[in-house]
Amino acid sequence: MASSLLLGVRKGAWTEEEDNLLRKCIVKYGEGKWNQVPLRAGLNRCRKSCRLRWLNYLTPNIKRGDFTSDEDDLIIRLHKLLGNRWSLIAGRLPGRTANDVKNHWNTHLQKKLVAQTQGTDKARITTGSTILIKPKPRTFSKTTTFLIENTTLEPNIRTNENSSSPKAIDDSIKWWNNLFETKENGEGTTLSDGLSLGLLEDLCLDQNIWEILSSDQILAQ
DNA sequence: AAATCGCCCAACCGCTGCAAC
DNA sequence: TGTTGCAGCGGTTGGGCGATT
Repeated sequence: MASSLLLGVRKGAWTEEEDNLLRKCIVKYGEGKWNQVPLRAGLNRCRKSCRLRWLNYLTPNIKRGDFTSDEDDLIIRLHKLLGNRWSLIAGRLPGRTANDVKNHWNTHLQKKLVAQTQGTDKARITTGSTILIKPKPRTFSKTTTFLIENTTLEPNIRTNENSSSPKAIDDSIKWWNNLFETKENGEGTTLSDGLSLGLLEDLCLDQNIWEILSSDQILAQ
């Protein structure tokens, strides 16, 4: 912080020249090592600013323009499942950034939902409270029994040699297993924590969110 | 034409988790 | 085991810009 003040790190809108410098730097050195980027690129910006600028604006394949109704629908359903996990939601929307999704939600979708709730469909919408599914582990240990024994786990899960205690890891893994595990009981099929499979299917409707949620990328985040 | 208002989005800030030492 | 630094995330802010008065 003090060094930033002393160096007079630039803030505010990025110029085209700065964008070009950052772009060249990433092309040359690749993403990552953000603390080195300002120096490498010759930019008088903090590493956070560089990272954000790249992720939200300069990354190739970023989709510009209005969100489609399909994208809106997917965001709404994922938000109902995941809550404000913008990076996870954005991960399911090719070309959209977490910031885009967050802004779009705050400026459009939230109002849309409020309007819907105040409409004739109010009773149906308000009968169920939001169920948030909060993914627990971000990393897994290579040495856990789960990874050793469960060879069918998707290959690109981030592994981590020195993660927390085996018990904590196992708890996290159980959490994921339970989430995707269905149970038969007298009242029908349910998911863990009393989450009804029927309700989840209702949330997903024609969008195959179930497949999306259980795919490797969401586990790898 | 000028002033005001409201919306939208880019950028910043603060916090958390993880890894290295 | 505690400390430090880095990366990433979500919440919030501020400025640009179009619409309205």
